[in-house]
Amino acid sequence: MLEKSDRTTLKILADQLGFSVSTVSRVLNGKAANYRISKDTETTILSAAKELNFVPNQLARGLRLQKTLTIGLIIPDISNPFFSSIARSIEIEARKLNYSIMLCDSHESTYYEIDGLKQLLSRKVDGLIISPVGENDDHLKQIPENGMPLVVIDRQFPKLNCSKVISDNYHGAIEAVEYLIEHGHKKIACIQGLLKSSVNQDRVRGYIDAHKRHNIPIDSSLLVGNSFGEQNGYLGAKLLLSKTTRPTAIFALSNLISLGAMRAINEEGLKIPEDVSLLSFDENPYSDFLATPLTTIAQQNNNLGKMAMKILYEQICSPETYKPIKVKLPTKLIKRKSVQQINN
Amino acid sequence: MLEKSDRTTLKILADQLGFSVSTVSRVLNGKAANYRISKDTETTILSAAKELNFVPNQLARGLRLQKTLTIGLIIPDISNPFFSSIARSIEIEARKLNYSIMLCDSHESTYYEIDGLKQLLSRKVDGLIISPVGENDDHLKQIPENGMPLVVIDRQFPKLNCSKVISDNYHGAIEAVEYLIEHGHKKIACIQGLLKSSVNQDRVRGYIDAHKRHNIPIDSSLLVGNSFGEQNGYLGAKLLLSKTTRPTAIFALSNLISLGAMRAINEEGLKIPEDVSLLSFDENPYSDFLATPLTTIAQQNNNLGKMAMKILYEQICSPETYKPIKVKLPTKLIKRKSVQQINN
DNA sequence: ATGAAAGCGCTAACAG
DNA sequence: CTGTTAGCGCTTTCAT
Repeated sequence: MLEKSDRTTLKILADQLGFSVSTVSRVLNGKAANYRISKDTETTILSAAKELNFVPNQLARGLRLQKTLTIGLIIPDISNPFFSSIARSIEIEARKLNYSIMLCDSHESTYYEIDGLKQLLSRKVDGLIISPVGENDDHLKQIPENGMPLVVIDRQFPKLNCSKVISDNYHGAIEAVEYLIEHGHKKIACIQGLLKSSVNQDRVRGYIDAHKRHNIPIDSSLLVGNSFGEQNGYLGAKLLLSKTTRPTAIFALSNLISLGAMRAINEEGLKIPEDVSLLSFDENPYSDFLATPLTTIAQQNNNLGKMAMKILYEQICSPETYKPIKVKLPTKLIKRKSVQQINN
Repeated sequence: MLEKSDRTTLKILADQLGFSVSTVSRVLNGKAANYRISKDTETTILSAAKELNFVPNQLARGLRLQKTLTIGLIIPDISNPFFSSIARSIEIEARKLNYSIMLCDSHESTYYEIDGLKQLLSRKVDGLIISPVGENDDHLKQIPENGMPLVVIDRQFPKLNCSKVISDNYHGAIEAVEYLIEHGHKKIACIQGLLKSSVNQDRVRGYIDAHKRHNIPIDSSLLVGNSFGEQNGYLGAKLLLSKTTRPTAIFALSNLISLGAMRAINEEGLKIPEDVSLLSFDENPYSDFLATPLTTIAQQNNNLGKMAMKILYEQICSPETYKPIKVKLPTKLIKRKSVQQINN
């Protein structure tokens, strides 16, 4: 009769069955065949393990094997639907590959990003997917240098020597602003996100180049803001709308920014698109149902996450031969009702 | 001169400095005083550790100490803003307490929930916060039985012997439906979530009891649906709206359900609230900006997560004396424009 | 004030 | 076909 215990170990199993730990270990790892272990022994061990509800201790396993089947994920804000949908697709892909996820939220702060990174490293994750805050990559450089697989997602650094999965932010912004221009807009404001981030810089570059293409001068006072958050969207829009000559269109560089902008527009008693047109980066489940259905630049959130995990996995599997790659996923303009045709 | 290495261990440090691992360990754990280690030795070790960028291996530490400073989190859908905001508040609280988080998404499936649970258990988390799918709790019972700290969040099981943090769904629903009744509604439909879940049952009970209180007969054909997802909201609303005599109001039991319902209502060319009133569980960042600003029952998402983590921590700290508790957080009716006063 | 050694649970090289 | 043993990196008891 087998004695039940809440924490069954290999040794307990082995002792109760009269086998050695190695034999039990081998069977439980499906290596019975390799070691020509008798069918009898195998079934005995297998059924005992099941009966005693044996769960291998992954700490011990990880320590011994030098791999944990765990990957670390650091993102700026898990409550932002953009990131949470990415997190979800990573989780799904990771699980298929038998990996678990350690999650860190950096709260859009490099300080927390560094702290989280340290936690993950000390827990010996097999690889890292990071959507960096984007101010600074000093702390990230050591990761590939130490041979730790890393893929960066959404926000990147040109010089960082690792794989990258990002959206084609530049062309997304171009497409957005040209769409505005085609609709007769010339005074197009832009509410930016985090200034130093690649995402922001690429989008702003698109904003500027679209103007150039159409020989429309840039009014630098129409380029406001400095963070991807709601509050910044609100403040930016407030500022823009209080100008003596208001912009005819606002290009919001994130979902949260457009949310804040809508709050400001509402508060000013203005209507979209009659009083101001609004076009926003990031598609949302609710875009269709807004007071004015919102025209957006959609990113491929799910593919972003899925690709990142696939690439990371490849690197984990063959770390020595691996060469970093950069995947850039196209965006898509989704036309709804928030941009008005105007005549000059 | 110290030799740099990418994976510095205690032993490496000790060898290079000419101390024993025990001494180095003691200093690095702040126990220099207890062991009367000389100030000199202490500073030498501390600065060397810093210089070599020593990061303790938490696998080894966990194995030895039988605790990992890691908690497991299982939720049905991290991309749902309701859960992602909870996840965020848990993460914040956990980090304050020096804990890391292993995340599993159960995809609203008990199968994945069980699988995730197994992963987390094998990784020896110190405790578990689970928002169960809610169909079944057979697999959850073993958790408290084996002495593993557990707090269940949002969805609960009456007989499960662990702490619970939930919203007062019953009174939330009562308040919602009474609000509808006060506005003259008698044909109030309800699009349900997962039938077996406590959340759903409590809300439906509130829906029914509110009718009873006001002597309004229940029309069981107005109670439709069976999942918290968007698709179910869409289908449920489609069904309700195609009836020969339509309900005057729809009570949606989740944020995703109301999103689906709005899609159906749109599609049918109907207007909220002129053609149908809509009232939904769960507050959203965008509720204010919808075509018709949505009247909602808000839950305290952040406090839900924060409380769960605090309670879990207490249990982890004193497992033997700990008694499970149940925290029920009140909801709040947020009145906007999606409910119309009607006259009979 | 510091070191040696055992052991957490596991795998794998080596030995038969 | 199976067992013995060493060791992953750490903490802690016991010894000095």
